[in-house]
Amino acid sequence: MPPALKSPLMNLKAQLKAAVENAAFQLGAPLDVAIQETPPNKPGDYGTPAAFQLAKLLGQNPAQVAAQLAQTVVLPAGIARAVAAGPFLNFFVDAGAFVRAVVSDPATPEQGSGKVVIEHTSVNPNKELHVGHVRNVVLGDSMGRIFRAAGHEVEIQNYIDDTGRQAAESLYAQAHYRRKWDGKQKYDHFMGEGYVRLNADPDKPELESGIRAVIHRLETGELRSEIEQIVKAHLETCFRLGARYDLLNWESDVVGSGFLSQAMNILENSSYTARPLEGKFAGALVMDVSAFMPGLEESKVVLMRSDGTAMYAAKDIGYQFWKFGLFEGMKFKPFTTDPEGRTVWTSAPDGQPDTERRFGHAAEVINVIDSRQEHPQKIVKASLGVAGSPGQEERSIHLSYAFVTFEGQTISGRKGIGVSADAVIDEAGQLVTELMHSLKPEVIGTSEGAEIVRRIAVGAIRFAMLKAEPTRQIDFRWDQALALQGDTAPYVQYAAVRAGNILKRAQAEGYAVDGSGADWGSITDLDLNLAKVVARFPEVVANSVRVHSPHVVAQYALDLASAFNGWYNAKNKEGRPATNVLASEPGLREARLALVGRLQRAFVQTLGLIGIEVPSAM
RNA sequence: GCACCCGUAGCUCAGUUGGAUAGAGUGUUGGCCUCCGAAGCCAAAGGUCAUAGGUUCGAGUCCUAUCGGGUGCACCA
Repeated sequence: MPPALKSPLMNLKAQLKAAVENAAFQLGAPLDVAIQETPPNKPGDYGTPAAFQLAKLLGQNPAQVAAQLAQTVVLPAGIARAVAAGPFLNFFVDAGAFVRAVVSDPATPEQGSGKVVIEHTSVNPNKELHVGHVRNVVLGDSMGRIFRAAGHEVEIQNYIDDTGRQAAESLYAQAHYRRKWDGKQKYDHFMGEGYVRLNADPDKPELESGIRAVIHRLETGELRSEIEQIVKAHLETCFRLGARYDLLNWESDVVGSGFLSQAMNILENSSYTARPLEGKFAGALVMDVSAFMPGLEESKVVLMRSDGTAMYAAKDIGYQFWKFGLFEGMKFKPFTTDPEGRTVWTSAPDGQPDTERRFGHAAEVINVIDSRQEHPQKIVKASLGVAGSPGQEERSIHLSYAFVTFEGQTISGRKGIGVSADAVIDEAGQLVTELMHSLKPEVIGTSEGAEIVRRIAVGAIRFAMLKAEPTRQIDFRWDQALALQGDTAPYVQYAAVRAGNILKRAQAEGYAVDGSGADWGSITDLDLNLAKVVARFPEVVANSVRVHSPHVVAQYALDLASAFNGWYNAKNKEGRPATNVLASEPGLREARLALVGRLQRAFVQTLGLIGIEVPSAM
């Protein structure tokens, strides 16, 4: 028995597929057939090009085969009739039954299994986040929400490079220039100013020994609380963007927990690694990745230098191995709480061992890192193959995105080129507030108004960063990033608010919005077409998971909103509103109210997948 | 030089495992608040899907080459 979790709508397509395959088998050829929505202006609701394949196998004319299929196919419940449209075989659904099914269907995606660890953000703790980081944060956060919705256990990790040069330079600059924090400026911005000043300082080369001393002190952990203060400021920004985390992993802890040496032990047992006694790699530990990464000029990668120190890639490999549960040994403790009061954990030398195996142990690992790190990420992935774990190599995913430029320039933290994430969020809030002054002045200044502004502003930013494929290069421009009309989150939010308003008015009038009293037989094609868009939801989630990209969901949100707006404004031949819900005949009115309620839930659900909330009013 | 990503309307982008007449937004022009809110809707105009071959009944989608843009190719992090 197919599980109840599975959507009845997914079942409809699956049943059509089975029915057509059955009919094809009877006509003499087993096939794998595709079921798709028919284009507008074509007869039917769903259709299949199966007759093309079948005709080829049978040596007949596709149009004739389609006609034979239409005769032969046994229609599943909910399908009114089948017709041959030239070489295509199309199906008409029973409109009333279909809309009713959509309305009562929670549209639960198929339940995935296996824990997914997603690493994102991982911003150097030396300076505030800029717009490029925002893309990373919202990509990773949205991916987490989507996998969770698809039934996976999800753990969001944020890697803190606390022993790196960037962090050291910021700390050094603060001391060197005797900068005093006034307690009011956001701390990461304050530290970033010192960093930029240091890198513009002509005397910097002479300060090298001092910086190296700070790096050393970072490695011993004695400056950890300084870094924690910056990390907390970073989290503030990320929380504003709606991102949430389960665990912070510190580089010093990855090394301190012995992951590096354990990973190297595993790799050294492989025939792909060697310690050459002579040649240019004499004394180093090298890994031959040519079997996993064809086409390289230099197939050997140095993991441990001949002086015994680790290359960065080696630390990354150790961390990745741990994510997959190849070894244990890290200690954890609570770090802070997120806006909902949930604990964000951190690795820590003075933490508790993870006896419950609550962190790591992933079935799949997704690293959200910009495309410039493709090469090192491939090495990390290949190392799992070297370690003899081809399955984990396969499920080691680099979610690669093109870095964001700022008005055509490469963003540079060092040179201070770019815009901070905080500034973008503030500016978006300003813009939304201005618009609200003219459209909704009564809520300005109230706590509800502030929440409305926040949801719209954050929605607009997140959506702008998500709607295109991650591989697209984005040049940040204020007018595009903060647009409130067109292909934007506010457009979708507006549709959702509208749907909500219809429901409120209906309830005030005393009408049922749960489908009771509905006359499903009076449903029109306009209503059916709207319901068909809602019905796509499970496939959208599945597709997003498959391609590892939230843009699929963002595009679907636009489809939902434009379908709803088009339906809302539809006119009949006389130019009068064709779908006015409250003015519809009793029976049809209740059916449409149930449909509007379903749309409202679809908006909340879909936007929720990409971390965008529906405001109470707009 | 080698590898990877991108090339679709003036601009920014979608385009399901290859299927029906390539779709949105934006900008331009023109319409729609006596009708559940106009951050909305409708219409017009705008395309050699970079170019040339190939595979296929069928290619924006797959393969090859070329051109253009981006990125990466350290005993750096």
